[in-house]
Amino acid sequence: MESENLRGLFQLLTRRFGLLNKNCCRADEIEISLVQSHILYEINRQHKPSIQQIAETLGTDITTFSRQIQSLIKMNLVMKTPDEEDRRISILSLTEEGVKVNNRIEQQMNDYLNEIFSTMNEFEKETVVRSLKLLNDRMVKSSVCCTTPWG
Amino acid sequence: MESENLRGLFQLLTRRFGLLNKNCCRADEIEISLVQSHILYEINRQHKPSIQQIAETLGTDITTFSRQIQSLIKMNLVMKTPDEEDRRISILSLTEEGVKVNNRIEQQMNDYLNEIFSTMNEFEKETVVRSLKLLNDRMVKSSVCCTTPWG
DNA sequence: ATTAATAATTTGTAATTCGCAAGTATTGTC
DNA sequence: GACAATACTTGCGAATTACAAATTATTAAT
Repeated sequence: MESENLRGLFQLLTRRFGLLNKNCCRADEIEISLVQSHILYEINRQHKPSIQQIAETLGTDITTFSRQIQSLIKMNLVMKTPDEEDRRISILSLTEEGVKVNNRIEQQMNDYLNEIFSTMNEFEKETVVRSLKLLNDRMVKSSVCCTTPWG
Repeated sequence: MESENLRGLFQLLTRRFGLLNKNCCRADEIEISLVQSHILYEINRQHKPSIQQIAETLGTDITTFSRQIQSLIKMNLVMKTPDEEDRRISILSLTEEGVKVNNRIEQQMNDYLNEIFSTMNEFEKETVVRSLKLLNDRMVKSSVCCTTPWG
């Protein structure tokens, strides 16, 4: 059991996940970077997130992130609204266009994933999805390596 | 079954895998970049690989890759040997130091992974590992999105 | 054998990304 | 009200990246 080459398995999976993600941003009429797709995803997922929150979630330097947001605003995908209670804080949200792009990526990604899962029977698919969820859950809880303050 | 948010699951896992990888390159006395660790891994894995082979495996532009190799040679982690039969080709290999670094990353990574898996019982662990292998296998075969000519 | 076409790799150049240090604006504390 | 802390932005230099063109080596055509 200990002789499994876990590192190799993860190394390859990481690469494939990366490619999967990358391809999904460059399909149809969408032309955004991998990082930008992660930002859209997180802004959409979190509740009235600040710049700092998303930056920490994604583990990127806040100065870099500040500029990334500026780009996305220029592209009309993201909006910045000053917080009512603390005007140092900028609340991030997706524009109508941003929501559209995010949805299209989601669609594209789910298509790919379903295509991959279509080669499995229902039982295998369920097992794999449950396994991924379990793994994800334990990686969060481990907190030793692969998570950030905001999850 | 169709209502699962597969994209979200994969988005998060991709990020965590990335962080896991990243942390493993910046631990102990090791100080190499994420890309560099993938290069070392692949050079070690493949049989007498050429520059082009590894570049394609990793999906990076060959000119970029050429420079990455130059750095690794300067760092004394990688060696370039002209192919006997076709002297246009440079065969890549790890130096003694390169092997050491690669092993240390592997060790570090396996430690992290074992720590994560230690929160599961033997059955869960086996199921998860088997699931990941299956998924990896199907991603390769799908060839629609997440693989490169050389695997 | 000479020339042309192809292939593997490198270099020129320019754009983008990134992060530290320092700055501005706002809020909280004493 | 002075001073520190917080949220964010800007200045700047370093690192990363990719396209185009050059370089070197091989193969094919004549």
